[in-house]
Amino acid sequence: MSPDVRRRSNGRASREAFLDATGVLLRRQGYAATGLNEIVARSGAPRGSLYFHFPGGKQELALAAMERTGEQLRGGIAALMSQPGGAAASLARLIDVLAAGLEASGYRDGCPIATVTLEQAGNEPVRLTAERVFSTWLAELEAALAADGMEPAAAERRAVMVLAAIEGALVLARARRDVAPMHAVRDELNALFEARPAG
Amino acid sequence: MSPDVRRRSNGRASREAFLDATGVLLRRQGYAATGLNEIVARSGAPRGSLYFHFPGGKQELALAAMERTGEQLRGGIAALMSQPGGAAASLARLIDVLAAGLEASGYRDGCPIATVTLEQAGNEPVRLTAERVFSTWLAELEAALAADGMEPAAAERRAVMVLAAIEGALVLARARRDVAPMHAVRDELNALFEARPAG
Amino acid sequence: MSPDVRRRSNGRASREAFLDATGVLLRRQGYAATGLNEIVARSGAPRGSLYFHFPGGKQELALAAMERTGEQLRGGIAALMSQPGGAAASLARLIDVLAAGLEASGYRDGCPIATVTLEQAGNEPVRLTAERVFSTWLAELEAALAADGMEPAAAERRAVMVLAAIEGALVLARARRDVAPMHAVRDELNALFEARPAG
Amino acid sequence: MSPDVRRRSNGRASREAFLDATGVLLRRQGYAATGLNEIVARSGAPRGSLYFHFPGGKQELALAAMERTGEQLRGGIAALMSQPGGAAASLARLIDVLAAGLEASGYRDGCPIATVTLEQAGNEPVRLTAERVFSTWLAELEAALAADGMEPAAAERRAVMVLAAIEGALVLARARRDVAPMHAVRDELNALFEARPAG
DNA sequence: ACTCACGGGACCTCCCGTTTCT
DNA sequence: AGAAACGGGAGGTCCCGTGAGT
Repeated sequence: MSPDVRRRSNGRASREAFLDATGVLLRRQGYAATGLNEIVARSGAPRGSLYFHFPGGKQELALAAMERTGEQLRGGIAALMSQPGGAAASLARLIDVLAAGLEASGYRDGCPIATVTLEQAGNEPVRLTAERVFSTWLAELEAALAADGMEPAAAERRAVMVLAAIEGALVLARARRDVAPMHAVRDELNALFEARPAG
Repeated sequence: MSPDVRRRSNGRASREAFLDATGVLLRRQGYAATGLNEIVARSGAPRGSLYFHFPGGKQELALAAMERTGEQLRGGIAALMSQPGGAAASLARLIDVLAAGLEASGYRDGCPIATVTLEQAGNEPVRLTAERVFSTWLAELEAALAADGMEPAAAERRAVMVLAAIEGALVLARARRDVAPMHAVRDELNALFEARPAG
Repeated sequence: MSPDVRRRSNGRASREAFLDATGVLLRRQGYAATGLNEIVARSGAPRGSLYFHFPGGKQELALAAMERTGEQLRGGIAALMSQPGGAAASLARLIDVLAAGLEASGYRDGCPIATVTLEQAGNEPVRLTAERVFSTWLAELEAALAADGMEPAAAERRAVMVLAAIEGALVLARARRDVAPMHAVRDELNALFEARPAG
Repeated sequence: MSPDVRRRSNGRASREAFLDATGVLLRRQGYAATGLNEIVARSGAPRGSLYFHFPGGKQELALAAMERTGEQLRGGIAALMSQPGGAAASLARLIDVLAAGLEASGYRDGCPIATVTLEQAGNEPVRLTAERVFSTWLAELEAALAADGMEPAAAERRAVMVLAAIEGALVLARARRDVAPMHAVRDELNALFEARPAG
């Protein structure tokens, strides 16, 4: 009566394992430098399942992984920005968390989207996914700034500034293997918020 | 009567052609996504000469191209920042120039160093070259800020902030195929400079 | 009515085809002079399968082919030496068979191991495989001599002498495109056996 | 008035350096595995001179090096075989000298001709050179045996046997990284000479 | 006698995607 | 869902030989 017990119920597990492995590798090396073999090896899932779960191959896998990692990070941003103390303080905490993660990973885990964006700017599906993910992060930041009393237009501009500064700081920090750029950006953003407390 | 210009012996010319082609392709696609075939084809130089001029292969070529492109951009920064009107105005011009270049190239020509940095963060020679190039740009920005009357420590922090914001804006602009992030960053940096006119 | 023989799924067949082709080419040209293209072409098997069956690449292929050819030749030695008439007569037959094979192949098919041994003496895995194969041949010869009544120590020395003389004769025969050295060695070995009929 | 002193008189020296380097590398690795770059590097001579001295390229270089090394070894054989004590004793000395050389070189320096012969059996110029060199060695051995009182036909056969056994022993010794095969052949040849002291 | 640069063709390796069978 | 094998193409590297120009 029961379903065939010998049947591996790894359907879900394999899919997740592929996505996790892809997410990590895209974040560290980008798209072109990441091979399917590497993904399969790191995932531990059977090679034969890859094209069952992702018939679109490497690209479909990458899009799904970007979306997934993007959503996770969006959640993190939302959680950190909703803590009490005002947007400026929340932002400082966010930057510190990112810096800590970067350092802990040996300066390998920067932004999971930026690398792929730059390297695959000519690949429309990838680019569109990156655009979508970035916009969810911006929305989160805008919401926090609006909640702090900032006008919509100012909040939008400020959110872009904040995200850009963080992305750029991650680039510089990885190039230097040093979190100092993260701290510099944190402090300068603080100064900016003090100058115009609520645009 | 002038000597035959098209005559052989392109020793110098081939080398330059390789570097130019590599610079463009690294900027647009990064390291892993750029094949030597592509470089050779775009350069127009003979394939056989590649390993004569760059015995270290792809990596040596990439390092040299990064250094070269980095120096060119440093020159551009220096020229723009030394114009009269103060650092904030100069900066705005710089960002506008970068935005114009990005748009003109169909959003392909972003920062020539950032892509390779993110994708090859684990490749020490590449990373060190990126670090060096970034530091030359930072030095140029710092000098301009110091010339504007800012104290050394503040100038250093501000230079990092400026470069980070620009780098991040280039990422966002490429993802969105829209220069709006460049303008947002330009305006926000302006606000930051107004708040603290001279650290 | 028989099942479609030409139908796909040549898993086993491809593997064997690679090994056969490699065995022949190593025997005729050695390791360095044999390209994978040549092996693939001669095998008729699909190139893409090569690294599936032999992930270790050329070297793994060569080791397997050496082992295989070595084992085949060991079988031949065993069969010839076990025929009635005594070790000396068996040996003469063995040498004649080798000489006939050499001539029939246009002096291309000498010892399948010697070439690779000399040329790749610095390649430990190859060297160890050669050593192993040679020792299986020596064991076969020793056994035949012992069966003939020779004492172990004498049989071991004599087996080495016999194999060395044959290997050397194959070298000289290929250099001269003439089986005379094979015959000379056959006759001289006969004289040696007559001198010391049984250790 | 004096010839230009600044002019390098390396004409002769470069030629010799190329030949020496080629001789060593052919002996250790054979023809196909030896690159011109390697030869140039080891020789220390300027790369540009190679095709001046050897317009025929790699093959001409190899032929000349084989001839040269072959002649050197022929001289060594002649010297050793002409010492008093009879052919059998001289032969034992020759084998010991070869074994010592093999061991001293880390089992790299075997016969300088055999490797190339086996690997390039299809290359007529190379094969003919090998044949010629071998025949000079055989002539030397034959002369020594004739001087010992052996009849011409028997001496010819015996010389082939001796050279074959030595060549084969060098193959086995390199495969095993052990001079034992050399000693076995030395002792067995001794037994052969005792059996038929003077054909 | 030697240098620089070419020139193109291999080399071995490994890629990604598919097909067939279980 | 997964395993095995195919299939062809491209990856970066390095090779050997040639000439023009000292």
